[in-house]
Amino acid sequence: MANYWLVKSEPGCYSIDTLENEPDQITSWDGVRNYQARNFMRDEMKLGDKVLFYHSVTNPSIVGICEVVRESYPDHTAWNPEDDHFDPKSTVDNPRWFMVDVKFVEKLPRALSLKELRQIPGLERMELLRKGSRLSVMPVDKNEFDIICNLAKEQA
DNA sequence: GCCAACGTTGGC
DNA sequence: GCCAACGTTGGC
Repeated sequence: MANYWLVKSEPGCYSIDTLENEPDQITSWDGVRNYQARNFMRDEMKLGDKVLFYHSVTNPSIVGICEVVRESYPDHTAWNPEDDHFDPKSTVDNPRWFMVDVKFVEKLPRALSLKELRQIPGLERMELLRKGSRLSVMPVDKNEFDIICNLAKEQA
């Protein structure tokens, strides 16, 4: 039974187009430095899980879908002093941060803005729409996922 | 650019 | 273990 997720990224940093244009359309979801988000990736994201791709900050909207193609493994960027997400407390023997690999599935027929999503019955309880929500990896209900996919097909 | 909300850090 | 200070996220 597949689970459903949502990941956030600032498009200026890494966008759905960046993912689509990767050589194999796969990327490691590295750089997450929040324990709750890490726990979802480390403990719960499974092969084949579907993931909504959300652009934050610039035109905040859900723009596409990807899927988990590799389950959690240590985020090696935490070990690299040159990396922006370097964390000296994470070691090879005792890694603190984890990531999964995701693969591009599709862009939605049209992007769904935050503003629009807030008005959709059935999405009221989405973590994404909670005031002050800052989680960058979060679970999504199957119902919510279906509503979003159907909505994107309407008025495409 | 502003600022509310949130997570983390560190003194005590 | 509490909590003030601080840094970051992210909508607007």
